[in-house]
Amino acid sequence: MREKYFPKEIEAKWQQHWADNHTFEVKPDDSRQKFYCLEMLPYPSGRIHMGHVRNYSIGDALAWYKRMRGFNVLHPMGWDAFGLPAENAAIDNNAQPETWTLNNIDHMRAQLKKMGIGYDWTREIASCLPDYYKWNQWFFIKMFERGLLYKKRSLVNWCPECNTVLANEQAEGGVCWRHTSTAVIQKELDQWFIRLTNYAQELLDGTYELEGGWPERVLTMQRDWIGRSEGARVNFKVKDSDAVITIFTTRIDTIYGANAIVLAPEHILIETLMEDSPLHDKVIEFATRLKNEDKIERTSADAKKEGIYTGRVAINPFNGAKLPIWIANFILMEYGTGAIMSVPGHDQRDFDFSTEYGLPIQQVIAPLDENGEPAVFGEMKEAFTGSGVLVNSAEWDGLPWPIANEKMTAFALSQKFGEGTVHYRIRDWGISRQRYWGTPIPIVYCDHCGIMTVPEDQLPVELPKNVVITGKGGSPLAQVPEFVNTTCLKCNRPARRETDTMDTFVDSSWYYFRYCDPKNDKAPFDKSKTDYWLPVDQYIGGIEHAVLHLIYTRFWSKMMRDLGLCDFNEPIHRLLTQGMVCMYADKVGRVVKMSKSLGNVIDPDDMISAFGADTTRLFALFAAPPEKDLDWNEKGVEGGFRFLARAYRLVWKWHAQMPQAKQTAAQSSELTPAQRKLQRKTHQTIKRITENFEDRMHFNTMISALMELVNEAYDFDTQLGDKAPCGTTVAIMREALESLALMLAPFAPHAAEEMWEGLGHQGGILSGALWPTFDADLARDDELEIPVQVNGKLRSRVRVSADVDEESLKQAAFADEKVKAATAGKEVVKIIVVPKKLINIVVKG
RNA sequence: GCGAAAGUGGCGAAAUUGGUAUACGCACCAGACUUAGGAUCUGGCGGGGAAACCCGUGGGGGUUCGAGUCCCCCCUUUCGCACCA
Repeated sequence: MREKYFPKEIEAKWQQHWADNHTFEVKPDDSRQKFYCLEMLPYPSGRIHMGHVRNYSIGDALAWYKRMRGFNVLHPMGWDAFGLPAENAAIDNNAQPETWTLNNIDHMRAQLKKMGIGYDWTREIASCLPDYYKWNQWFFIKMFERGLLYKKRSLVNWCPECNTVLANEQAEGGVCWRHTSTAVIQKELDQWFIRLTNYAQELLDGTYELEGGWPERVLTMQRDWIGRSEGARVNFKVKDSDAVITIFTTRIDTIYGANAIVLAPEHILIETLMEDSPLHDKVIEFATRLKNEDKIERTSADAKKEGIYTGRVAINPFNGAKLPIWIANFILMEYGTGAIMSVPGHDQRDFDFSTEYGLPIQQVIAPLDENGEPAVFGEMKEAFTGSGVLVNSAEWDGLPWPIANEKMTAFALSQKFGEGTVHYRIRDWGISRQRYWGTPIPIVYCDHCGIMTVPEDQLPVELPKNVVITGKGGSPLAQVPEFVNTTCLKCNRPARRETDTMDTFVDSSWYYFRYCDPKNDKAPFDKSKTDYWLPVDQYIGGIEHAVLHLIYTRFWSKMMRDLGLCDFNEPIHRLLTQGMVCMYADKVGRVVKMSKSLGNVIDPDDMISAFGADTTRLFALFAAPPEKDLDWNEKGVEGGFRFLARAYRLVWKWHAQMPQAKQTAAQSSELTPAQRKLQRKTHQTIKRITENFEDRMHFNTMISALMELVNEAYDFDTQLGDKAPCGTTVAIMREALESLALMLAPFAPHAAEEMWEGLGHQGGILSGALWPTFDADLARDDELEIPVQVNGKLRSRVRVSADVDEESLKQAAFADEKVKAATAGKEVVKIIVVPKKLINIVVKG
C-alpha cells in the first residue's frame, strides 16, 4: 500500500492479480449454490459507451456480492457480432465485415478489462464465428423437422435503410427499430418464419409466472404485444351466392346491432363477390387503390374512414337481417379474419364509418338507470362502449354482457354458423434477412427434389469470405456462385443454397446457454452443464428489448424444452431494466440520452484515464437507482473520487497498526461512547447494505451508507487527536475499516482489494467468502431521540434509553418544557405511542 | 384517445409496512492549514422571522392522532400501445 491513492497503479495491479489467479473463472460445483449473473451481450460497434459501463457495473456489483456470500457465480461476456453495421462499415471503409467486427471485439474486450469487470473470459463467445452459428443452423434444422419453421410468400416489413426485411417486433409502430425515423414499407417476399404463434398462450401465461421477478412494465408490454382476445367467429351467408364470409368479433352480443359487413381491401372473397357485378370495375379499382396506399398511413388511427359498397348483401344468421357488404380502409387483413360486422352503436370506428356513409345506427346495449331499468338513448352521438344489458335483440333482451356473450356464442355453435375462438395479435417470426453478415440458412433447393435441410454432419454451412458488399440489390450471397451452387443431397443434381441469412435475434436467443459450455463441438451445450447454471438468476439490460429479444428468448427456451434440451419454462428468473445514461445537450437545451449526434457524450476511456475505473463505476452506481435514468455530471464524478481517496487515506493512516490489533473488541458495555458509536455504525451499515442487496438493489443508497460509515470513522479519528490509541480503539477501527473495504468491493473492487491488503490480508478478497456479518445487538441504538408531537405537530424531542417502556416514555415527554407549554391548560384526549419511533399527544381546548 | 410510471432544496437524489421530510453527494458560503490551491480539514446550507414560531414534498379536496407515502379530482412530464374488431 502506498500513501496516496493512485487508481491507475492499483487497478493495473489487481487486474493482473485476478487474471493470474483465475479469480473469475468458474466450474459447476454441486457442493455450492450457483448464481448466474448475466448482462445483455453487446454489439461490437467499436467502443464501449456509458450505457455499457452502467450495465456492467450493476452486474459486477451483484456478482461480487454473491461471490462474497459464497455463491458459485457465473458471470460471462460475449459479442452479438453479426449485424448490419459491420456491412455498412465494409461499404464505407472497404473493409471486410469479419475483420471490422473482430477488431472491434479486441478493442472492446480490452476496454472491459481496463474497467476491471469480473468476467470469466474463458467462456467468451462471438456469434459471428462458425463454432457458434453452426448451432443456429442446428436449431433451424430441429425446428424445421418439428414443423416450427415454414416458408411463405407474404407481405413483410422492409426497411429501406437496412435494405432488408424486419420482423414485426422490429418494426413496431411502422418504423425500423434501428432507424427510428425511417418508415417501414411493405414488400411481398418469400420468407422463412418461425411459429412463434404456437407458443402465444404459453408466452402469455409465463408473464404471470414472472411477476415479482420482472418489471411489471415489461410484462405489460409483452402481454399487449401477445394481444390475446377472446371472441367468436361468425359465418354470414352471402345472398344469392354460395359464398360465406367469416367475421371475428369480441362482442357477438351486439350482433343485432350490426348494420353492415366490412371487408379488408385484401380480402380474398372480393373477386368472387364482384363476379358479373356491374360495380365490378369500380370496386376492384377502389380495393386496388387502398392496397397500394401506404399501409402505415392507411391504417393509422386518424386516417379518415373510407369505404365502398359492393352491391352484395349478407344475411345475419341470428335474425336474417340483410346487411350490405362494404370494403373499407380501416379493416386489417392480418387481424382476425379480415372481415368484421359493423356495430355502430357500440364501436366508435363503426360509428364513424356509418355516420360517414349514412348507415343506420341502432342501440343494442343499454346501461341500467337508477331504477335498474335499461336506458335507451334517443339519437346516439357516439358509440356506447360501457356495460349494460341487451335491448332490441329479440329473445336475448335483458341479458347482461358477459352472459349474453357466452350464451350467444353457444347458440352460434349449436346452429353451426359460428364458434368461440381466441385470437392473438402476435405473429410468426420472420427470420430471413437479405444481408450478408449473418448466419447462413442451412437450406438447399433442388428443382427435382424440392426444399431440404443440410444434414447435421455437414454443418456449419460457412459464410463465404471476401464477398463484395454493395448494400444494394438483394442478398449479397446470391452473388457468390461458389456458395450458391451445390448439389442436391438426394439426387446429386445441381442445386442452389438459400442465400438469405438469419435475423441476428436468433443468435441472442440462446447465447447464455452457450456460455455454460462454450467450446462444445458435439452439441449446442451439454445439458448437465446448463442444468447446473440455468435459469439465469439475474439478467440486466435496457428496456428497449422488452418485446424483441426478451420475447424471442422466452420462446426459444420453451422450444428447447420441447426438444428435451432443458427442463424449465422460463429461462430468466429476475430482470432488471436499467435506465439510460443522460447528459445535458446544448443542441436541445436539456438533459437527454447521450448520443453522438447531440454531442453530449462522455467517453468511458477518458473517465478512466482521469479518475480510474473504480470512480467511474462507483459514480455510475451512485448517481441514481439502477432502473432510473442517470444524469451524468462530472462534478459528481469528482465527489466519487474524493470518497475513494478519503477512505483510502483513512486506511493508510491506520494500516500499520492493524497486524497488532486485537481480533475482537471488548464487550460493548465496556466501550467508551465514541467507540460504541463507531461500532454501532459499522454494524448498522453492514445490515443496511446486506438487506439492500437482497431485496432492492439500490446501489446509490448502499454507497451513501458507506460514505456515512467513512464520515463516522473520520469523526472518531479526529476526536482521538494525537493520542496513541488503546487496543480497544484499534480493534473498533479495524472492524470499521475491514467492513468498509469488504463492502466497497462490489462497487470499487480495485480500491477495495488494495485497502483489504493494506489492512493486513493476503490473497485477495475473493480467496474466501468474506462478506461481513452484522450483530443485531451491536447495531441497535442504546439511546433514542423520540420526537414528541402535540396534535400531530412536532414540538420537541426526548432522549430515552432504547428499551424504555411506554409509561416512562410518556413521563419523559410530559416532563419536556416545550411539551408542557403546548399542552398547558388543555385536556389530553389520547396519547399515541409508536414504539421506538414517536409519541403523539392529542389535546382538546 | 387508452394504459402505466413519475413530479421532493440551486442540482443528482433519500425517506423499505402511513410515524422526526430533505440522508448521501454536488454546487454554494464562512473559517483553518498553506507561497499557492481546482488538495485537505472544520462549520453552515428549504422559505419566512429578531425570536417564539409559522409555512413547506406539482395544485385542490378527503381519510387519519398523524400523509411525500392511502383515496378522489386536476395539472405537467416521461414511457408504452394506438382503426387489433
